[in-house]
Amino acid sequence: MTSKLADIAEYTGLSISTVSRVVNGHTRKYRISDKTKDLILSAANELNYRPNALARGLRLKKSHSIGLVVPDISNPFFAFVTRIIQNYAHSSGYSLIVCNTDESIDSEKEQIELLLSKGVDGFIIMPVGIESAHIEELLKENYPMVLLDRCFESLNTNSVLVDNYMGSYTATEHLISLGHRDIAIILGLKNTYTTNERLRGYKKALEDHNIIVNSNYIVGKDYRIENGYIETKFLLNLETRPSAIFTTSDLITVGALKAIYEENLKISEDISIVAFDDSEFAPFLKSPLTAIRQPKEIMGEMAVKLLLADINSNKSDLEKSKIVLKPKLIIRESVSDKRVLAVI
Amino acid sequence: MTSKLADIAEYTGLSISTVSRVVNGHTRKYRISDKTKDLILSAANELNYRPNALARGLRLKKSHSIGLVVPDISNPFFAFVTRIIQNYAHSSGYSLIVCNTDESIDSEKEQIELLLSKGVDGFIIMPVGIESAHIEELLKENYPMVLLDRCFESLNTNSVLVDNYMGSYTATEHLISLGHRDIAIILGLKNTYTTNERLRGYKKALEDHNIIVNSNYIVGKDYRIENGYIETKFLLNLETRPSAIFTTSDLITVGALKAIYEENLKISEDISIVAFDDSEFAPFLKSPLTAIRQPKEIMGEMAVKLLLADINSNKSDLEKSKIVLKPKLIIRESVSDKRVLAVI
DNA sequence: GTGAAAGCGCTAACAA
DNA sequence: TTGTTAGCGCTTTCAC
Repeated sequence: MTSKLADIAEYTGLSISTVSRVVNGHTRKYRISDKTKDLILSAANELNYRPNALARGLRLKKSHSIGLVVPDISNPFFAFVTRIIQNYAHSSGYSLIVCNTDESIDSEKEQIELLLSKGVDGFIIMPVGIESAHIEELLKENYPMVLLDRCFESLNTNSVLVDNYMGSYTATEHLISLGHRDIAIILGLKNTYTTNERLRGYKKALEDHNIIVNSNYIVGKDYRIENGYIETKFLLNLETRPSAIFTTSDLITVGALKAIYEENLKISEDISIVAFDDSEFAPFLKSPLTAIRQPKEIMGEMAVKLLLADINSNKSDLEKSKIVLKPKLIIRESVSDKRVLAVI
Repeated sequence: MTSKLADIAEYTGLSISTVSRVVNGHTRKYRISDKTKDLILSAANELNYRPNALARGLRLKKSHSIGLVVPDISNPFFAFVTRIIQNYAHSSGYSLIVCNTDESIDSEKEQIELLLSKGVDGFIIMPVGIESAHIEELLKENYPMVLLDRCFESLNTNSVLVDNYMGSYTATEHLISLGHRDIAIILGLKNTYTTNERLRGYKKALEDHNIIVNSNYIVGKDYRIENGYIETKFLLNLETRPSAIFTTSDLITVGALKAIYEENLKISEDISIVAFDDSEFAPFLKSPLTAIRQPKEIMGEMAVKLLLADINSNKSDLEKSKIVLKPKLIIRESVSDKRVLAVI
C-alpha cells in the first residue's frame, strides 16, 4: 500500500535521486524544474509515499528521535514535564522514545543502552542518581545529553535543575517563622544530589535559627507512597512527636496524608505539613497544602532547548550549561501558627 | 568507540555472517563451534559492540518499537496507563514511542503518520474519537493496533475499554438512591463514543427512576480543567441549581472543585459531586471524593497483551477482541444523603 | 561450521 | 537539470 522512492522513480520515469531531492525539498539547491517537481510530488501523493525513517536514519546517522529516561512517568511531576518535553520536541521535529526506570539504576543503564541501539540523537535523563558511571560514559563519547531535575556534583553536564537547597531552606524557614521547632523531614532516594541538597537546606535553616538538628527527625529512603506512609507513622508515634513534617516529594506527601488521617490527626491543628512539589489537587485537600512549587513547564522546555542546541552544535567542546531555576513557596493552610497559640 | 559487526569480523578473522549469527544467539541453528562462539563473544565485549537497531529494523522490517498515541500524558489517568504500558512493553522487548495529541484530531493524524514512518510494529491508540477515517486506514492495511479507553462503534478493532455506560449509570443511580433528583452531568469531548456512552448511562438511570432529563443540566465539551470550571460556574448560578454534579473525567473534576470553592460552597452540604476517575488524592480532599474507579493497570497490560498477540499473528484475518472492563464505585463523602434531610 | 554476496530504503558525492 | 553509484549496518540465502 505504501510506496518507496524507487516506485515513484519508476512511475515518473525519473531517477531515484531526483525523487529523493524533491521529496526532501531540495528543489532549489539542485535547480529541479517545476515540471519535474510537480510530477514527482503528485506521484508521491498518488502512490501514498511515506519516507522510511529507518533507512533515512541509517544513512544519515540521525534518527530525529530523542530518548527520555524518567524514573516514574506516573508521578504527576514527571508526567507533566514529559508532556511539555513531548510537545516541544515534536514541534521541533523530534519524536520521543520514553523509558521508565522505576528508580532502578540497573534498569536505567539498560534503557540507555537500548536507546543507544535505537540511534537516538540525544538524551534527556532524569537519573536515579545513585550512580553516574554510565552517564559519564555517554559524556565521554560526546552524546548530546541533558540531565533534568537531578544531577551529579562530580559531572560537568548540561542540566536543568530546581534550586533544591533553596526550596528546602525556604520551606523549613517558613515552618520556623511560624514557631515550629520540632521539624521532621522525609527524604527521597538516599545518596543522591537532590536528596543531599534538600537535606542541606533543611539543616542550614535549622542551624541559622539555632535549632538543634534531631537525627530522629530525618527519615525516608525513596520516592514511593509507602515510604511517606511508613516514615510518617514512625514520626507520629515518636515520644516527642514533631510539630511539623516536611515531605520532599509528592508521592511521599500522599503517603504522609494517608498516615496522618489514619491516626485520626488533623493537619495544621495536630501536625503541620509542607510539601516539595505542588499538585493540582493541593488547594482542595482537607487542609489545603502549603507547598514548594517547581517551574515545571520551564524545566521541560529548557531541557529540550538545551538538548537541541547540543545536538546542533558540531563542536564537541561546547560549554555545558547548568541552569538552576527557583522554586516558589505557595502558602496555604497546612501549617499552624504556633506563635499565636503561645500567646493564648 | 562503539563497534559494528565488521569490526568484530576483522578483529577475530571471521566473517561478518558468522559474527552476526553468534551475537544473535543462532549458534545452535548454524552449529557454530564453541571456540568460535567464545572468541566472537569476547571480542564483541572487548570492542564494545552495540547492535544498530536502525539497520536491523531496515533489514528485518521490524523495529521492536510500538507507537503509543495518547491525548494528554499529563492527565493522571493516561500517565498511569502509560507507565503500565511502558513497563510491560519493555519487559516484552519493545520500546515505546510516545506521542501526545492534546486532543487534536489533526495532531493525531500527523503523529500516526510519523509513527508509520518510524516503522513501529504496532499501535496502541487512545484516540481523540471524533473521527475515525485514519484509524480505519490503519485497519485496512492490517497494522497491528489496539484502541484503548476510547473506541469507535463503527470499527471492528482490538480494543480495551471500561464499561462507560455502566459506570455512568452506577454513579447516577448512586446519587438518585441518596435522594438526588436534580443531577447535572459535565461531559468531555462531544460526539465521541466515550462521551455518548457516559451520557447514555446517565440518561438511562434518570429514566429508570422516572426523573425527567433536564437539558440545562447536560453540559461540557472537552476534558480540560477550564471546561469543568466554566460549566460548574454555570450550573451553580442556574436559577434551579442542581443538587449534584457528575463530573466525567478527573481534570473536569479539578475545575469543578475550583468553581465550587470559589463560590464558597461546601461539597456534600451545598452541592454533591461524583467523579468518573479516581485519584490518589481523592481520599484526602476537603470532601473525600466519591468516584468511579477504572482498572487502570489491567487496561494497560491488556492493551499490550492484545497488541503483541496481534503483532505475532501472521493471519490477517485474526479475530479482533473487544475487552470491556467493569469500573467500580468508590463511596466516600462528597454526596449528601438527601433522604435524611427530608425526614428531618 | 563458515563465508560471500545481495539487498532493506535512503542520501550524496560525483558525473554528465 | 538529472542520473549513476557507493554505502549506512544488518540478516540470510546459497555455496562450499
